[in-house]
Amino acid sequence: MAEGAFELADFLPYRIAVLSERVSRRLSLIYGAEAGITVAEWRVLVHLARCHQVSVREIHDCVNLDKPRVSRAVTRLTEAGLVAKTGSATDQRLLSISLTDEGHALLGNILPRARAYEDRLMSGLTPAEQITLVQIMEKLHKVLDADPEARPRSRLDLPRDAAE
Amino acid sequence: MAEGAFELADFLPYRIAVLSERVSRRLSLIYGAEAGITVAEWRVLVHLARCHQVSVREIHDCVNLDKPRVSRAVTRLTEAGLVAKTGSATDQRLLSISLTDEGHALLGNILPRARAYEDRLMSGLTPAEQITLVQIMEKLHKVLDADPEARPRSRLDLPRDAAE
DNA sequence: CTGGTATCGTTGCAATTGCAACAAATGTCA
DNA sequence: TGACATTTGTTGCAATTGCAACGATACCAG
Repeated sequence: MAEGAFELADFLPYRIAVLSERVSRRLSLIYGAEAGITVAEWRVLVHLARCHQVSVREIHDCVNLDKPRVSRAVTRLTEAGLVAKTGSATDQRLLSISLTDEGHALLGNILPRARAYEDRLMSGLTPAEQITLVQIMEKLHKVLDADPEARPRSRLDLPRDAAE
Repeated sequence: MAEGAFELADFLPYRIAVLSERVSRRLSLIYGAEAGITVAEWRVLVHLARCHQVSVREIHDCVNLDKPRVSRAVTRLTEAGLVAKTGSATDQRLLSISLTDEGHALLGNILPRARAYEDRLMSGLTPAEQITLVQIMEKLHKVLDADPEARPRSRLDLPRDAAE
């Protein structure tokens, strides 16, 4: 009897994908309409706001984007004047990427709205549920961490707060 | 003090996206390696296993894929012999799409492994957490349902079991 | 030094995506 | 019936993606 009973809509990976797409798409209206920013560019900008001087490689394994995507995002952001690329003094291979004043200004405009959107999402949950959700997602990650076939997590996506 | 404190890794939409990508990518190893099946094709196949005779439009608003993607997925699946396209008798515009025996066979091969993978994921959670996760995701959807800027949900992704 | 290896960022390329336009078929209303 | 709007599936096209290969720089062993 288990044969035909497969319900795509109940399949956990599908459920997560659908929710993720929906949330992402809605969020992209915020930073996309504002300044033609893509997801990759958004992530790069946000990361730069935190780690002021970083290389492509740094960004690459911090924000879940492959190297070419970071490289092209940085190129576009540079052309748009939001980011500055400087060759590292000590290592000619590395780039030193940082936000320009314009980049900071743009981010200062977008970040509050992104936060507000997150709050709006969170407002549908009780504080306890908010915590539970994060814990559960972390547990799912743990399963993937134990799976050699799964792609490893980015460093920054590992849990940091918890006492180990 | 709230200014520089934006942590991408703690940002809920990002968290969901990262988890989703990781799960999807791992899952695609199952149906991808088996038969060069893409996500779109996977969803179409699974949907056909349930709704035996459907049109492109039907699939489109059931499995969260836009029309062109469904159309091309069906084309590829037809070329691969996994799916049959027949013009509807009553309405010349509609297609009647269904699984071939080959399609059934392939799915019979893949579905158990997809299920097993879902079980593996779920095994990281207690039964209570499994239920809670679904409930929380549903609540997040509800927030998006109330947001006119968000893309509406597919029909089949609406909750069905719950007493309203 | 010098040859081999690893790392960094970029580029090529084939495939996929998203959106809009499209032809064909149907429905509607005078 | 006939003009007009709607619906269905497909196609065009520009842009993005993922992966592998590449030149360039740095490291390292002998």
